[in-house]
Amino acid sequence: MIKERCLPAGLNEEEVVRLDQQMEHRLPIKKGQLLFSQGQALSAIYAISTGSFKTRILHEDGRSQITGFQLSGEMMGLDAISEERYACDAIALEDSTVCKIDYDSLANLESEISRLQRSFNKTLSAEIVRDQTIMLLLGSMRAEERVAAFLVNLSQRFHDRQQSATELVLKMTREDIGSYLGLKIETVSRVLSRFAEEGLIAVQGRLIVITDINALLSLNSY
Amino acid sequence: MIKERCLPAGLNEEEVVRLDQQMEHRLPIKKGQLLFSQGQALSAIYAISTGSFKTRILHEDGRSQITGFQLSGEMMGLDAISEERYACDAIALEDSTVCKIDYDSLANLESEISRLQRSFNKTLSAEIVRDQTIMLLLGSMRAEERVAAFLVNLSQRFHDRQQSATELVLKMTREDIGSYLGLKIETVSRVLSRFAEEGLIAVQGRLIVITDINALLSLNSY
DNA sequence: AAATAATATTGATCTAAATCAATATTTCAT
DNA sequence: ATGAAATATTGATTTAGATCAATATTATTT
Repeated sequence: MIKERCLPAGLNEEEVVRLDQQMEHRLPIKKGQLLFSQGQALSAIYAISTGSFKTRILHEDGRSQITGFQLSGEMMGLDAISEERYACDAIALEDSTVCKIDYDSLANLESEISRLQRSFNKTLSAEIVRDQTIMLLLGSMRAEERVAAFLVNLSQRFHDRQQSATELVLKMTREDIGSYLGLKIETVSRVLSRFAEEGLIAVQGRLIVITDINALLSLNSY
Repeated sequence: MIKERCLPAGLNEEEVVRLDQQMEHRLPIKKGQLLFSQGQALSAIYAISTGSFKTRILHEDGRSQITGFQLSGEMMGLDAISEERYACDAIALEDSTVCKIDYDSLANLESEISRLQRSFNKTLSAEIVRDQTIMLLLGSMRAEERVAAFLVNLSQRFHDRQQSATELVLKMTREDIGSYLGLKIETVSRVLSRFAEEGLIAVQGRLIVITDINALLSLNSY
């Protein structure tokens, strides 16, 4: 029977039984083994029965960032719901066993889950993926890369909203940007000035004009 | 009518209409105004119609960390689902308007959402809260605070699993810990040695014995 | 059990970003 | 419009943590 902590409370007996039938129990995973890997199509969510795992994001340039350590009872693969592919690698830290919860059966269980709910799941999952990307940024990028990543990301999101992707009117202060990027305000200012000197952008207070997006892109890959 | 990007795709016309009835549209929020604040009971999820926001986590010691900037069409408050209270402050960066989506109506819409699904939502949301806590750690803590936070957190989670909260048998390498905490392996090692010197812990390779949990706690508040 | 590889510790030095400090610019309130 | 407050830039200096380097310890394989 499913262990109590495999899914949070809130289920009645019948639901537990039904859910239990969707699961493969005590699937053994050897130390060092990859449970799922970044980019792989979503097939299941996992709950750890025994043992422990690490989750890791790999960056194109080879850098990697540990995004979490998971212990027994905790779930892995939630970040895959958004794009229907895993956003990280999960690697066993010791010989472990997991419950494998088939995602489609879970999501369509008794047809109770509407498409609305499913889309809500995806929104939640996308937020997890986004946060993990920022963890990668905070954990392993240098100041210039962080600021470049910030500008590129904002440019993309402005573009998605039919706003100019090159003339960014920032609504946030340098202080906010610094706090977001894990940098001090002076460093943000200096990096922006340096980018301006090098002709990548033009800075007029909160208006930033991107003049060489490729140079910014080459500074990161976010 | 609800704007297309207020919720991700995947809804049919009827669902959009139903959802639309659960929402307060174009609620105006003045620049600098707090839409919701950390600790407040969850009442609604918000989607930005126009304008932009920042989300911020406040630490007990007064430090704060920007965890994101949200633009039109993006959602805020997802992190509140887990504990039914908002995990961050949301502050308007300019005069903005939001769609307010009543959480209870959303979650109970036509009784389609089972308690199972609701509990799944909470799991997803808890992951968001956890990631944001790590963002705070990576963005604003010094090496000693990070390592202390790591040990305290692990101790708590071991305790939750009926394992010793003081004798931690680490399954991860120093390299993993370093990557997780945004530190180099040498720094992790040095901080552990320093803690040992000061009598907070005893280190024997991957066995770490916590001898002064209060001192570790006072180094952070995670 | 010995050999090899992987991990971890410790020291010396360097450097990116923080801090301290002064001034400039923008924004807001009257 | 004017003054005050908030925000931003730039320079000089310091410092926490990175890097470089050597050795020690622990795991893994033969």
